[in-house]
Amino acid sequence: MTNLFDNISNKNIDKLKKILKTNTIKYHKNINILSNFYNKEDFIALIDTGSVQIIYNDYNGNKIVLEELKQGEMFGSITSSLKQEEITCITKEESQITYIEYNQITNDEIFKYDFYIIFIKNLIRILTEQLTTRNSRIELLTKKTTRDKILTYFKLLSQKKGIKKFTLDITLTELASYLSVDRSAMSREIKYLKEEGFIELNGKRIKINY
Amino acid sequence: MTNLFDNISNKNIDKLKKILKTNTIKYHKNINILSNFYNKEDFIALIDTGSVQIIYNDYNGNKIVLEELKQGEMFGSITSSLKQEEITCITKEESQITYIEYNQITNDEIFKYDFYIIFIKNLIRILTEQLTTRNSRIELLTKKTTRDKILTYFKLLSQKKGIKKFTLDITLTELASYLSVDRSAMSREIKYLKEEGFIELNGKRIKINY
DNA sequence: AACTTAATGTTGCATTTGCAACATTTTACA
DNA sequence: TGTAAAATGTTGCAAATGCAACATTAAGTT
Repeated sequence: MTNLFDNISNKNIDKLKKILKTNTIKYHKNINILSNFYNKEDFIALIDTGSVQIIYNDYNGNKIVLEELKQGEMFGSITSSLKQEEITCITKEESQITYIEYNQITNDEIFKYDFYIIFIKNLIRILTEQLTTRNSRIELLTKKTTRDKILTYFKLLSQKKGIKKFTLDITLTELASYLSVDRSAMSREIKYLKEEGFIELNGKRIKINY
Repeated sequence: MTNLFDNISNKNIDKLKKILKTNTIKYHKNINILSNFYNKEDFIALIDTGSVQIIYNDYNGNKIVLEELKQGEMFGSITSSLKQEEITCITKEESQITYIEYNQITNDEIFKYDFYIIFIKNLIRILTEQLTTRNSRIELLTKKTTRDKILTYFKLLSQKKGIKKFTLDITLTELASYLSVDRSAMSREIKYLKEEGFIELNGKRIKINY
């Protein structure tokens, strides 16, 4: 996954941050970091350290995890509809976030520097990566049965990792939420898949046989 | 919705196209326009005239419409996973498409021109708009019941249009596919929603009462 | 206008699923 | 290390849904 400052020297990153008039804030764990950002300008948020969850709060109280973001990754009103009040961003651990106002990324001064084009290319690449992520979630969500969702999820993960035996990086509870299925119903389906020999699952270690 | 050449004069658009080494092709209706694009370089496709559907072909034969694109809009391997063989792009009518190789958008010559930054800003804006589109489809697909999907779809559309009485721009068959529900089950649910007074629907004219 | 094709409506039925309620296991952290 | 919290497993049951099969209506084409 691309980071916004990939292939830019530390010296130039500092310079870039100054030109972009960035704003860096540290947060404790489990803080709603954007409660005061509604109706503000478009922005980009960079996770310097820590991790953040972007959650959509349904009107019937469901919490849908839209994104799981780690150190080096970015999010913002330009990638999620963060201006909606139903969306909250929660730090999952102590985290440091750097904010960039979206309009600043095309300010006048910035064009003078040749690292600017690298920055822009990184930004575009991140956006396309996020589109790919969304596309594959849509692919999963359009599957009609829980069984199909699970099998496809594991297959995609296996293809990404290049092996049939690997470790899940989210909990089953989170997976159920990601696939938008009932956790207990998913648990039941996984039991059947084990019995039928499609998968072997112990804790977070999984092996797929298809 | 933003177009790639918004706010660039026709003269400069021509210049830009030359620098980007674009390639323009005309197609008849119902042509699979990308059958020969697999394993090629990343690219952007611009719809000069006509319209295109991007379809994901499931291994059980389901066709899932990923995108409906009209004149002026763009798509490409950087917004969809077009390199997968399961994805096909079909012209819905006579169409003219202009192709841009992705690497060309940062070629050396291009930086000399000041309309370049407008081009880049348009591209970024399009990508963020597409992310928003994907996000709202994910929001819909994560709803647990067909009823919730339908109600939310109509509500979002109503909010976008700013009125409670409007015309659907897709068929109900396409809507069922978009929401990934069985068409006849959706038809049944719409009947209930009518009976309960939530919606009024005649042909494509709809009025929502919630 | 006649005809073909696509879209829509309807319904019975088997299957899948969500929900609730609870037991058990694992993990986090004071 | 002990305890609270989170995650996982299990099951009965009602409700939702997909599927199939068909009738009807609308839209597109020559």
